[in-house]
Amino acid sequence: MRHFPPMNNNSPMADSSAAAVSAGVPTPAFSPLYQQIKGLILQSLQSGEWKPAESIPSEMELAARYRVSQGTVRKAIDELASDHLLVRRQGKGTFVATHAEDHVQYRFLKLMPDRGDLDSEGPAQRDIVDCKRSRANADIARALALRTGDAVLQVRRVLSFGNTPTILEDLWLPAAPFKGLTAERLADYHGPMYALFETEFGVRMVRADEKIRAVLPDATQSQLLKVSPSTPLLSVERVAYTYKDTPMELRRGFYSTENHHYRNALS
Amino acid sequence: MRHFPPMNNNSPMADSSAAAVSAGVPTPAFSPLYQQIKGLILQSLQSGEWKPAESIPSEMELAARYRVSQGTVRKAIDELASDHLLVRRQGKGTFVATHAEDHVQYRFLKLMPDRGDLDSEGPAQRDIVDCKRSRANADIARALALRTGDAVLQVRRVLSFGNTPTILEDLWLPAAPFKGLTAERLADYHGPMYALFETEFGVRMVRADEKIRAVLPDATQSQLLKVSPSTPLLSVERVAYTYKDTPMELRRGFYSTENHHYRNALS
DNA sequence: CAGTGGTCTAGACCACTGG
DNA sequence: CAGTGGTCTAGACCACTGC
Repeated sequence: MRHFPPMNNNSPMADSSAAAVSAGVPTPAFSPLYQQIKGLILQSLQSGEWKPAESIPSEMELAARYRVSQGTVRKAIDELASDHLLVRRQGKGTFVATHAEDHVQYRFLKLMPDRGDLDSEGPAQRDIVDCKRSRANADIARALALRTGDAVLQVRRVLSFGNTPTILEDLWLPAAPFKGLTAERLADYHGPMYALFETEFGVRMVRADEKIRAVLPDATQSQLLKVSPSTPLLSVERVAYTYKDTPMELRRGFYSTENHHYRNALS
Repeated sequence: MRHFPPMNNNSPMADSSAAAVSAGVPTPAFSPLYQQIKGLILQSLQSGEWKPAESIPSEMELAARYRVSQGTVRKAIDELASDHLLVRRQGKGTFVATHAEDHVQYRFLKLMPDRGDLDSEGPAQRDIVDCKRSRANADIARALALRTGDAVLQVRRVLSFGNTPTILEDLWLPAAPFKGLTAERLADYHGPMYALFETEFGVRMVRADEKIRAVLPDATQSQLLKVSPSTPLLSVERVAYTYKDTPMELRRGFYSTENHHYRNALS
């Protein structure tokens, strides 16, 4: 079970004494031990050895498993926790992060009511407008790292808060990992879509990039959101990634900002 | 120079043996040593003991000064660095972060060209349209933690990239800290405004909150940005804060998203 | 009470920078 | 080469959770 450092001279412990300058080549890149441990933990997350919401082994156990000190696995876990891949809970353990938790329900949704917060508007109402198989055009394919013409699932839905339709979203998903996803399945599920992806398809969204623009709705869009065609909307194009930076979803959202705004913290 | 922990029983070192349960009151709140050190460093930053772009004392020196181990000040500095208040540079030292650096010029500006990056469009052109003294109305006063009627500076400017006007901004600044700021001063300065605030007024912007909406421009706005009145714009309302969460600027920006988008990373 | 994560220390060695 | 931040270890003790 002992891991070995890549191609550089930074192995720890007993073997750290003599190994230094071996080949004459310039040492390629320095990768500290805790980064390697981080990689190993990441692999276990990816492979499903530890599932969302489950606890992972204690720091002591992991230290023994990887033959490093507790401090080293601690630093690895620290980084994974600040990436929101793990969640530490003092006295209880370290857990695999999940989208299926009340207090982080809307982690990727930055829309906020102008007064109060999303919870104060009651549970979001999610209406599936459409869900069909189709083929990726050039744009979709590029975003999802597929080839043009590859099978994708296309979903359209409307999110309403307090009975006011607020978000219209078009989603594209690679068909393969989401085999079996149907309109019924989606309509029957009341909760965050990313939570369903985790439990039903083992796909965990880890990070996302959004590009935001101001646009005018087309006829269909203004109808679905019940706004006039001259009401500008926020266009939010999101690519969401699983582990290893694999794109797994393209989402084009249209947000009504009559009573809401997109909130962003800069630091 | 020795600091003492707040009202709780967590002093380190020699005195950590017997101090535990003293008064019968429930221990108020636990504040680890490194957090206290962080607070002390923050104070020195605030007071101007170490100025932007300068280096702060080495970890060893700080450890001696605060009578704690190097590891403890390290953890304090780590947090300040991840808050972007300090910048660590291996082999050189730890420096006070600044907005006047090439590679972080646009740290708070999330607008990106649809192709390429901001640098590829050449230097931003900043045109001051207006700069005048006025009085805060209720909205402005609330945002800046002032009283209605307090003196404020009001600035209007246009940012152009590659000769295309792209951003129209209205700024409100509390008059007191920015005494002496004039249209000329602004027009003569070519560089990030927050850099000027640092060097000329000792005001360092540390974080900001933005609220984004889609809006239609009024006549003046469409004229200044050279877009038609039916072209939707991104409305970006920012409150920027110095140390201690003191609001120091309210900024209302109108971004043309014809060839640019607001980029945001979710994680 | 045992087990978990959280803090703190002390000391060794490594990688990087600049004179 | 000395000085800086960066890594790693080992061990002690603290705070929190749940049985």
